[in-house]
Amino acid sequence: MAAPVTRFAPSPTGHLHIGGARTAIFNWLLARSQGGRFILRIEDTDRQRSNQEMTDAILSSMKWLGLDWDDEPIFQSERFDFYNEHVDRLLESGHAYYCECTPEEVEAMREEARAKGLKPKYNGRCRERNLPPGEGRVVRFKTPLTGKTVFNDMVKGTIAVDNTELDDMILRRTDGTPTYNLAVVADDHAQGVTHVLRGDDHVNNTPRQILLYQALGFPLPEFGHVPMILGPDKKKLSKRHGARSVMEYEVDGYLPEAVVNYLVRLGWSHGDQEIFSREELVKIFSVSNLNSSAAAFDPEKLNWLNSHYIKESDLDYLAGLLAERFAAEEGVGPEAKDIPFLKQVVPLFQPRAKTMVEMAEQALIFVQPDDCLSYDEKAVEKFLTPEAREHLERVTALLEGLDPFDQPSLEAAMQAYLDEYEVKFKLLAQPIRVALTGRTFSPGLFEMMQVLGRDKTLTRLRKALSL
RNA sequence: GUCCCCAUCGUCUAGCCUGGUCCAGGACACCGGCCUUUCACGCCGGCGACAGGGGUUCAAAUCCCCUUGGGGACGCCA
Repeated sequence: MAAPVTRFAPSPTGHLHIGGARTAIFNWLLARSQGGRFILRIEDTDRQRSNQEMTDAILSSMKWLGLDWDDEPIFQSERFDFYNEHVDRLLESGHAYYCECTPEEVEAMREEARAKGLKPKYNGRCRERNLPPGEGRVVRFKTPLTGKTVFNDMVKGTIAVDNTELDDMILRRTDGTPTYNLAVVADDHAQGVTHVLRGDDHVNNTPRQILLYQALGFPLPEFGHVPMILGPDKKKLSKRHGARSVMEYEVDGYLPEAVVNYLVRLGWSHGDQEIFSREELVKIFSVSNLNSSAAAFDPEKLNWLNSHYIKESDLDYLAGLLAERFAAEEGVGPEAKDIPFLKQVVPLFQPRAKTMVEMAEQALIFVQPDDCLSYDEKAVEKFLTPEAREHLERVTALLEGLDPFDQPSLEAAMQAYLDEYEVKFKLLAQPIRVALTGRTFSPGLFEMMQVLGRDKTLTRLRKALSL
């Protein structure tokens, strides 16, 4: 089999949504898994609703997801002449005709059909009138009146539609611009697209497009329609379901690896496997494992994957991301951009952060100047008791002379203290934690002390004692 | 309304094509336990589904039909 050519063809009327992202991923995977090509086409024929800003946003989301494309993206808005040549060919071959019906008249036809309990359609009034071109006239496709259009969908199997269900769609508007179905067919053919994998919402367009391919004498590509993504409530995904564009997931602290893994697993599977690296996906991806039923988006599972990738990712990567987060933070010390230091901090939070936002929030105490620490009042009241303070005083003194100031010796010193005073560590742990972080939950005490270093550790202990 | 598509634990899914190994497996979430200096992580265990009804068959989650439910489409949007 020849190497496949797939494409992703977003309309730049909004950000890249997770649904679109998943479609893009599948197309990318289909191409990359078979040494094919993956191309991008910006469907901006509707100039009113399209703009460059959105195009840039979509491309940057694609990059963030790690979906690289071949060639420069093409813009449909720059190819009107090309599409119109196709319309002219169809006109010449008798597959299309001019129609002078106004939108109002067509709407009346549809209303009439609806009233009879039929599918609302254009009734073909100008179909046989042989109208010449003229002001206010559109070009319509002469859809066959009989027969069925059948195709074998890569994910759904055989789909058949009676041609009578289709009406004579507009190919060229009164203003001379081409419509979606025509442009898609012209481009997919011209770009050599072999596999059209797209959202479910396009199944109904497929028979129309197949008819156009046939009328134009083009060979048919393979078609595949992936089900839509539903909200957690099984309803159509909408704003009230929270973040929906991949950009939002980026700002919310999700790793692209997690988003890709999650999305790919939504509607596609490989046995019981849940975790897939990009490289592995490229190796094992197959459209035959695509699911044909709609899937609900589950933020909890995304969170699980994200924390998994946070645990797995390497320190340089995470430290870099953390530095970026801190850069937007007020009142942080120079440590906030100190990558080697951050690389010591990150491991403490890898097992406890679900997102990078959480990690930045929890790790903040490491880059805040000692006097900027904010203490949880209730925690101070509850744990910095007179008795605890006595111990803290002595522990502070003990740590002053400790060398080396690392986890093993800190632990040993503490154990010695515990033995001497016959107290349980449980009694001291929370007071120390509150003194060091201002909070009641944090990573392990000794690992934190080691990362903080002697000076900061002592400063914070003393500060807490003075509260 | 008409047409198209879909239907396994709460959710994502395996199994379905090529019926028996499935009184249905995994994962997320949830619950319980263990670990433990807090919060987490981790480990162990538990709860939990073949939408309903008819067929076909010795045998159906798997094949067929109907019903119900859900989604999509029906634009001079894409």
